[in-house]
Amino acid sequence: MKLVTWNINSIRPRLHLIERMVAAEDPDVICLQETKVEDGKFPLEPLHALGFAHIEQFGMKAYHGVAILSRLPLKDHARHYWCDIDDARHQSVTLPGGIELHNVYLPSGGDEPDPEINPKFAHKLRFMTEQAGWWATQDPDRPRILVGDLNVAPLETDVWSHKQLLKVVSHTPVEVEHFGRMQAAHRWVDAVRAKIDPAEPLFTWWSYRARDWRASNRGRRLDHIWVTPPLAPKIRAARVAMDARDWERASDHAPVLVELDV
DNA sequence: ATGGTTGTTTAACAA
Repeated sequence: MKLVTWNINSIRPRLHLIERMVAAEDPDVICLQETKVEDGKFPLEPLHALGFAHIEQFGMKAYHGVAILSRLPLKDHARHYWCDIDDARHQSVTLPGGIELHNVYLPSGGDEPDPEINPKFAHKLRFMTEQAGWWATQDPDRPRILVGDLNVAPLETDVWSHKQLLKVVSHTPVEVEHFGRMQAAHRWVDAVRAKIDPAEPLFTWWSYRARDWRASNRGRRLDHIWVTPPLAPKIRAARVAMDARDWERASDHAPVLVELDV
């Protein structure tokens, strides 16, 4: 099974990107974040036409929104809510073989990395704390996958400059700590770093504001694929499809891919 | 220290 996660930064003006990625990669399952569209206005037909007969959407107007496009049948679609907020950041389905798939768009956290003065940063930390508590109650021996834009770059090699980003939201020690607790709570295995040496710099997001994103290469690894221990031996390959960052009207995030022997 | 770019929705706001 080939699975892609991609923050598409609004699905409606970027359908051509999904078409192009499907032509290049032929994935079985695509998990999207930041679809920025309410469910009634989601472009189902063009995505069905691409071969994704099974689509589960969880959107809202203008902000956030997640969706799962699949060639394989999906069961048990669930929408999950955190921090007592009625937004659209987390959905789950069950894939054939009983594999539970979670698609998450974690709050970005605003600019100021201080929960006392920045409610968005407080929300981000609380979201991870609540997730950690919930995952601790679930059985990690079940086959599960968690993907998404988690808006945290945990390793020093997940950012272009560890030193220069220590006080920048996405790489602060307090975020990395919360992120680590969420990961440890369910013994999640980082499927991408299982295949790509953690010593090697690896990014999935580059700001639109750079004149030349590739030349400056000031990236961060914000998009992740995690699996529970039963699936860890089944990771065949993992990769960031960086070339998509150069496509016309690109998202600021690149697709992240994993191939699992399931 | 500041500004740089996108999308959504229409003057900001979020990222």
